[in-house]
Amino acid sequence: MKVGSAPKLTSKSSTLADDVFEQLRASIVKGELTPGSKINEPQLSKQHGISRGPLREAIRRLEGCKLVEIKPNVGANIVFLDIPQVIEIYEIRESLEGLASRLAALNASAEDCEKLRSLLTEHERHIHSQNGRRYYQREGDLDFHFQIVQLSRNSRLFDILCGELYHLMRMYRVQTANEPSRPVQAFKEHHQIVDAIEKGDGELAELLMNRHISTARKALLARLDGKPQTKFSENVDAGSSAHQ
Amino acid sequence: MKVGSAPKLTSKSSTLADDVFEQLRASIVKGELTPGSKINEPQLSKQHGISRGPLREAIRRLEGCKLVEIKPNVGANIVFLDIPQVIEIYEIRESLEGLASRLAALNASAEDCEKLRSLLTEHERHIHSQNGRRYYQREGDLDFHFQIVQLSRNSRLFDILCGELYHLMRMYRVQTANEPSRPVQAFKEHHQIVDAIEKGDGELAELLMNRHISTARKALLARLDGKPQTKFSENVDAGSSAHQ
DNA sequence: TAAACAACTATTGTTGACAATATAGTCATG
DNA sequence: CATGACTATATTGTCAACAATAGTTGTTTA
Repeated sequence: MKVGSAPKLTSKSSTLADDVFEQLRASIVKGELTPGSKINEPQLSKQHGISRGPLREAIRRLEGCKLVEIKPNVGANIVFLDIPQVIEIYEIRESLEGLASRLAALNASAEDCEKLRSLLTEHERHIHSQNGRRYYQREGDLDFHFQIVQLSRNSRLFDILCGELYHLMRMYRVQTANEPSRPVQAFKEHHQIVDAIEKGDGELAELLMNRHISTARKALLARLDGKPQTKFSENVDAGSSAHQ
Repeated sequence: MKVGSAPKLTSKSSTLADDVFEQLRASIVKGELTPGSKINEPQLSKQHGISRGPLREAIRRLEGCKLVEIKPNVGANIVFLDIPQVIEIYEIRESLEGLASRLAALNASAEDCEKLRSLLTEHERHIHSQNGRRYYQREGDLDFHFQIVQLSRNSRLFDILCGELYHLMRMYRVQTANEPSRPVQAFKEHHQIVDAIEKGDGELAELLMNRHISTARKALLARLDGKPQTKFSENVDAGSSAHQ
């Protein structure tokens, strides 16, 4: 299941600013717009065939998602995520997805759990095929988390996680060419979480999700401690990193 | 109070869009812009003495804070918070401020704790004076939580809570003319949380903060169950409600 | 050579006008 | 009387030009 992009097939009930916002968000997350680089309004507006007005509105929306940083009279830069910032995100995800799992356990119907299972089955197929590796680890993984958040039925929680933090996660993974490094273990943990949700055991689901994300956060922390952290030293290498 | 006139006498290191964004945010939180009402761009731009361009950028920022909702080709409406939505916010606050408290316990210096104490002392003075009642319960309370989040040293956590959720909380309290109803008990709980932070006991601080906020959430939930929830029935009455 | 100053260029900030869309009001019609 | 189509108006969406600011380049001077 695809998380980010809106279809837009029917055409124009939406506005230029909204359209270009989504295009830019996709470009940023994919890394087509280089992290740290400056946004040139005349150039971008020409590329997208629109004027600067709607473009600036789109940029303001990107600012709201924390995908760009705007300095008055200077311009907007694509955000650059270093490890400490990603750790901050993991800390927040740990709390919020724990909450989401607990709520999901209270809300999920039998069909919901069935959908989760089939998603995991799909993942299982991909996990052992080499060419599916990238898909599962990058997209499929966040899709699982996406589903859980949906089941929480807390729309604001959904906005924060799926509208903001997940895009940053994807962006970081592309930035660092990071394939999560423990897919098999993560896959097991996903199943355990669904087990807990299926039983309606919210506390257990929360605990398991906390651990699941915490593991990855700690791996990142270890990686940070291992290196002397000059401000921009750690994000280019494509070394191993934890899943989730 | 006059809404429209912009001061702008001293200088101009910021942009019109940013200035009017802050003014509008303040107006919304204070209730000067009625929840649910529509934003009229020509009118607002005239009131603030700017053109529609920067105004629209400001509105897009407000959208990012979830203070307005924009419908394409229709316009922006001031957001209207009903009880279920506020409960959603409480759920998130519970998780995130628990996290903040845990992190604060790890980071806080002696001076930091001293500042927290003096803030609470300040509150104690106000809590027993009738005219200070409003201040402590509305602003002072969130100030305490604000400080804790700062001590967490997680900048993104700070953004979510203080840049978004707290404004919504203030807005809701103004909307409902809600004075938190158990200031003395809440005051004690605040002290307990500082105790835990002072001892460096992150887990306890988290637990206490969770409970502290959970209490208010449950009170709100009870209020919701007590009434048959027609969609817009519950937000005008100024009845009792829990603190936090 | 290095530092400071000045002019220039490119980019951002802002505006008012125009086009497209939705809403309100009016009138005709069943 | 209600309902539906049509007109008129107001509001939103978009654009291109203008103003203001920052960054750059080149020159001058100690």
